[in-house]
Amino acid sequence: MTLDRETVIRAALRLLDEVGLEGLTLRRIATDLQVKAPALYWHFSSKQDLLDAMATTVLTDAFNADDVSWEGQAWPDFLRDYGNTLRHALLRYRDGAKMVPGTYLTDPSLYGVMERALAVLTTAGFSPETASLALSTTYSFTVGHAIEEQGMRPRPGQQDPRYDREARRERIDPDTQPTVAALNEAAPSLATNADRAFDRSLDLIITGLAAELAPESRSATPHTTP
Amino acid sequence: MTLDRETVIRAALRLLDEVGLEGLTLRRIATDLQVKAPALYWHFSSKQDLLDAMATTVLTDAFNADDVSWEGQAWPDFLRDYGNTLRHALLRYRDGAKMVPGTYLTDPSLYGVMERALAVLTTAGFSPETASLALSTTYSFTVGHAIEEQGMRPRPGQQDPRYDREARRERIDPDTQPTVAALNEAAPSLATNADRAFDRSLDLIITGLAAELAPESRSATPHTTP
DNA sequence: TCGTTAAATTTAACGCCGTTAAGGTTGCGT
DNA sequence: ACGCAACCTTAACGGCGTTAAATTTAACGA
Repeated sequence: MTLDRETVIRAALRLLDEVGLEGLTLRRIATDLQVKAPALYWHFSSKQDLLDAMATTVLTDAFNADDVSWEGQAWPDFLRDYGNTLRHALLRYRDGAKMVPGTYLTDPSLYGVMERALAVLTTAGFSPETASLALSTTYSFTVGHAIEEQGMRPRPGQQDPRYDREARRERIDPDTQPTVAALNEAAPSLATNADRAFDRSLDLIITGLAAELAPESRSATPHTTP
Repeated sequence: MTLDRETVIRAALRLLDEVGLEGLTLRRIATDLQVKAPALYWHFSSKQDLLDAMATTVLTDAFNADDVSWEGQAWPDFLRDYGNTLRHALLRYRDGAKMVPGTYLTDPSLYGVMERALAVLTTAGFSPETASLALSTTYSFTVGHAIEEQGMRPRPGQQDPRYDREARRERIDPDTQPTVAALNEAAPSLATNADRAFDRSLDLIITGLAAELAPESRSATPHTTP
């Protein structure tokens, strides 16, 4: 049987999960496919081209799944969905969060996703500019959060020992950094409960957007505009 | 003259700016220092060790500068300062935003920075947990935003041609993606004004936090709590 | 069915990479 | 002046992405 892009991408993603981004070499991918490394150059112009395709696949898999139906949702629920879908896509493969940004996403279906997402928000009353701001804020935050998450927990199961509570305790001086130390000792710390921390952060963004939608309730907002 | 860690770090950062993260090799750094590559292993246990030290230096340079005095500020102004300081630190060197996350930050002075930042927020009335949430939300968002920014504009001056307006226009179908197309054509697009987009996103987070501080004004918040 | 042609892959090699082992060189304390 | 630690070089290893050229495989009209 002959190779094609899709087959290579799937094998590369499977291997990424095994060995991480550092261990992902063209020679290993080729070996998995029972082929020699230069054969991959028939289907991809460079390793970066393959990485771009891998990242695109990770996102299209997540956002074109059947269970995403945003159209009927209230916009805050939609935005939570959007963030969670993206986050889980980035966390699905080892080093996924580091791989996706910095790649060049080509699949036009992702523009369709963006259009549908913008439509939900503009239908809810946001201007196109604010809707775009909402998506890009959520996107950037989610990417940053997922990178941080995978830095401490490369795979869902295990944890990098440099980030467990006891290791941190040795580097924190409780006299000069009492609040940091107390947070490190707090039982179900936000740092150890990434799901909850992500949800709360997303709610901050959503609440901020809600204030833009209802400009009469400016009492507690920090805007300096007249 | 004999080498030390600081000298190597500075040379490596200068070189990073020239050649980017991909072109940053131990041999080039060593050549710049008029030394052979294995000499670096006397001062650093590995390239990753050097990258960790570089990332730590980027952050300590920014957050230990003289002009950061948070203590007297109102908390929204402080949080804007915090985000902008971090963002400019990440953008100062080419690929800085990709380098910093995923490194292991060791300098204890960064815990001091965190303590002072937490103090500003707790003094303003936030719980330690919410203060921590505010910082980590701002941190993750800023990292994600800076990565995206540098993906399109590797150096402040130039721009990756794959992301300019005309190139984008060819990939967007204005019939099926009218909102995306319109945003791409809008004159001072948020996409082309990274400074303004960053400020507005940060204001979303700040507004969201303000709502947590004044829980009586729940009218416009999207929380689903009973 | 066969020959031709294009598609797909292999073989061989290039220059570069991070890293290690072993051996020099320098300079300071005694 | 000697020893010893600090610091650097030489030489080399295995592996990397990538290219050029030769080779095999598949497709298809005569």
